[in-house]
Amino acid sequence: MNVGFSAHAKQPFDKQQLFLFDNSYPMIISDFTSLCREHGLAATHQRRVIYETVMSLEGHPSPELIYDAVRKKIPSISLATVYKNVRTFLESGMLREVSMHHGSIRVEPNESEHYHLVCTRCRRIQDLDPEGVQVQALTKKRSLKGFHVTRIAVDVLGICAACAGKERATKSRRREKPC
Amino acid sequence: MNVGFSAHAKQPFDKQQLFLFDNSYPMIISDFTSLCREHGLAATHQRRVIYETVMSLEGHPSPELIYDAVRKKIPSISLATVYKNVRTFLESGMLREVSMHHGSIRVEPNESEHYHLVCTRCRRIQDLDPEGVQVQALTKKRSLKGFHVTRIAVDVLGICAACAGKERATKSRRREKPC
DNA sequence: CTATGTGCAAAATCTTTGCTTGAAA
DNA sequence: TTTCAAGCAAAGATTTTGCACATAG
Repeated sequence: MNVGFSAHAKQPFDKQQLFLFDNSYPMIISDFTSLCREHGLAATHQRRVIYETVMSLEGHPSPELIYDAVRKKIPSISLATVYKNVRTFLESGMLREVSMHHGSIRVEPNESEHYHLVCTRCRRIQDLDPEGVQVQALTKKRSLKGFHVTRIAVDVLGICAACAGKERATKSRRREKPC
Repeated sequence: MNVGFSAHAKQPFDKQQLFLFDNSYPMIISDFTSLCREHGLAATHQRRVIYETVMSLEGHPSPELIYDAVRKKIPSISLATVYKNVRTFLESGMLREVSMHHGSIRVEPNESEHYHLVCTRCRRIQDLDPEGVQVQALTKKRSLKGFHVTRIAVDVLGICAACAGKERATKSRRREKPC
C-alpha cells in the first residue's frame, strides 16, 4: 500500500489532502492525524508542523534546514526534536531519504561495474551484479543539458533477510548496526 | 579513459599490477608511483599503504575502518592523514564513493517516482524524470534472495554545468557548496 | 491516567583545519 | 631546495542521549 500526494497537491502543501493508493482506487484520508495513526505515531503539534514544512520545501532539505524553516512557525522548537522526528518519519516510512545516509563516507574498492543492495534498516551495503539492466538510456535525455555524466549509480533499497528475520522476532524499529 | 583492476587482481591486492583501459586495449602501468603521477599526486609511503589497504578490504569501508587497518602497517599514522588522503583520492578519481556523501541526512519531499542528478563537485541534487528507463528488471534477479525490495534509487553522477564552468575558470579541485 | 513526545544540555561521532616538521620531486 | 604531505591538536559539524516536564490518546 502506497501513501502519496496527488500530482498538484505539492506546491504550498494543500494540507488535509492526502491520498492513499491501494493499487486499485484512491481513497481520501482525513488529515495528518490519520496519517500518524496509520503509522502508530502520536499526532503532536510539532510533528504536524515539521511534516508540513518538509513537504512544502523545494529541493532536498537537511535537518538543519528543516529546523530553520520550522522555527519560523514554532520559535521554541529544539533541533533535537527536529532530528528525533525526522528520524521517526524516516523509520515509519512517512518520509524517505534522498539516498541512504551512512553517517560516514564509504569508499568503493570494487572497480567493476555493479550496483548496490542497501538495507534501509541496518544500512548494510552489498554488491549486486548489473547483468541485463540498461540505465544508459538516461545519458541520452535532453533534460541533462549541461550536466556531464560520469557514472550511474543504482541502489536497490529494502530490507535484508537478516533484518526481516529480526523484525519478526522483536518488532523493534530501532536503527541497527549492519547485520 | 578508465583506470581499473583486472578481475582477479583484487583479492590480496596483487600490488604493482594496475591496468589502464583505453577503450581499446589494456596497457600495464608500472606501479602506484605512476598512478599517482597520472593524477598529479606525490607518491608518499602513507598514500601507498592507504591505497593498497583500501583496495584489499572487502565491503565498503569508512575512513575509521581504513584507519584501523592502516595502523596495523603504520602504527604512527594519524586519522587526519587518512581523512585527507581518502578525500584526495576521491577528488582525483583514484577512488570513488559508494554513493555521494552529503554530510547530513537529506529528506525527499517529492513523492513521485524520479531519479537524481548529483554533482560530484558541489554535491547539488536535482530531480530527474525517469521516463523510459526500466530498472525493474533488478527486482527479478535470483541474487536478491531474501532481500525484500521497497525501492530502486538511480543517481546520475557527474559534473553540473555551473561547476564545469568554474572548473575551466579556476582549475580548483576544492569541494564546494552547491551551485 | 499512562505512554509518548518535547526541550535542554551534554556527549558522541564524523570531518576539517592550522601549523610545524618532514619527505618527495 | 622548493613544494607538497604528515602529524598533532583543536575546532567545527552532525547526530544522539538522558532526563525533567508536558501533552496526546
